[in-house]
Amino acid sequence: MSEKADKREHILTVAEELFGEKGFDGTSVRDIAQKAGVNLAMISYYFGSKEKLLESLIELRAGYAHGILEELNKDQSLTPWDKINRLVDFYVDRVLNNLPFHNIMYREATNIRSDEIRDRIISIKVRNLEQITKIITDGQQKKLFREVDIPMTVGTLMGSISSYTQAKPYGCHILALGYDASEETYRTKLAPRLKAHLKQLLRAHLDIKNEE
Amino acid sequence: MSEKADKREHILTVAEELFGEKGFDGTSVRDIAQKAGVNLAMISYYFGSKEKLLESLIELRAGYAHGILEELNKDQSLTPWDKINRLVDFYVDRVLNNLPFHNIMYREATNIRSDEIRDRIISIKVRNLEQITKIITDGQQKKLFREVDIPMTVGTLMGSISSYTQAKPYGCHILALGYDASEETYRTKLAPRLKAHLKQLLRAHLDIKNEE
DNA sequence: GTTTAATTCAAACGTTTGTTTAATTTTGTG
DNA sequence: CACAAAATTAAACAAACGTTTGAATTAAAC
Repeated sequence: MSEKADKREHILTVAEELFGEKGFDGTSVRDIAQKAGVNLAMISYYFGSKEKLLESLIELRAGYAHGILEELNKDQSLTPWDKINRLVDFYVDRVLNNLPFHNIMYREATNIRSDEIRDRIISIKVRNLEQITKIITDGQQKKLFREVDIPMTVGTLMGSISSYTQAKPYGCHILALGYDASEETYRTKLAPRLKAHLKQLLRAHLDIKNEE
Repeated sequence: MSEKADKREHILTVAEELFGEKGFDGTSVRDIAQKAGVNLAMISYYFGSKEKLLESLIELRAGYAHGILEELNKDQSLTPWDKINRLVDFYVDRVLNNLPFHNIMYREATNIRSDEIRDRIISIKVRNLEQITKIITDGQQKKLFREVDIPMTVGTLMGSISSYTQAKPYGCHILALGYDASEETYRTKLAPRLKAHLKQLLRAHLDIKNEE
């Protein structure tokens, strides 16, 4: 068993939770060390700096979606409509099951210090956009989907999810939950509602019968 | 001329820009004082603390949308479809013309310290949701709109916009702009594209002819 | 078992943080 | 002009920040 890799990953997981909850600048290295149960100096020892810890975290988590989207794309047994529905399920589940990381991506993406990280994030987003573009253009060639602004449509998909993951107190109000609802109950109430809405939305948006 | 009110507001404007750019925790009181050209102590003098400065800023900017939505609602000369299109224009323009403040709302809303501010933000969102609900239910009664999940639809509207305002480097890539594009050019390129997309999207989403 | 390297630790480093102080200047009022 | 209130200032405050140090401990290699 690799003790070192375990401890490194443990620190990253703890940092992810704290960054997601209180933001990068709102989280101190001492917070991370204390919650992870390691000595303060270990963070510099393992990662070099707080900034590089964030880079390591992004490197660890990012880029995971691509493989799944590629598989989805290649699956010949699925119709374009099936793929759209699976896409919705996939993204909603993925964001809700990785809430801290997605909060970091959304909050910290604007003012990323390192050009390297910024370019990495962009290239990941562009790659995912390319996969979704393939799904939609395939549907268009099969005369199922109409002409739409694909990058904007992807923004709608991600933005709709984020608008409720980024504002939990408001979301709790909408879902008729108390403000003190646990993350768990919030996710399980939100997920089916978001999925149903997005499927209905994209159904109407993409359907060639709704061409103007 | 009220010099004091001017200076107070000037500090708030500068703070808004910095909070929007670097986040609340990423902005120091000294940053604000320097950029505003006032003495460091003036911020405590005027606002009491950094936290209360943020509260003052939110109090100043928030709640402005409500009056316009109410007017839009009351306007008898507009069809529900007109109202939806105006709603899109209004929100896109409003967000893009107040980018720093909306960045603050989106980034800082999750971890608002003060319960008072949190409740204030929620009540504003709920009031806006009520106005939009009226527009949509009106369209439904007139047999123009179909049944949709209204809170989720509002989330889609706001989230679609935010997904591009929160990630400018990616947005520049999509819009075929250089990464060094000014805020100005980014806004003017993004606005028509977002508006056209959202109008097309909501058109298909709400149209009763697209009932399943 | 000895030696070398990797890991862990308490302590301290120099800055920066938000806020306060107390003296000074400016402003408004009679 | 005189006087009280308000506004502004430089300086200092303690606390928290990210990072480094150098000694102590553990693990690995021979």
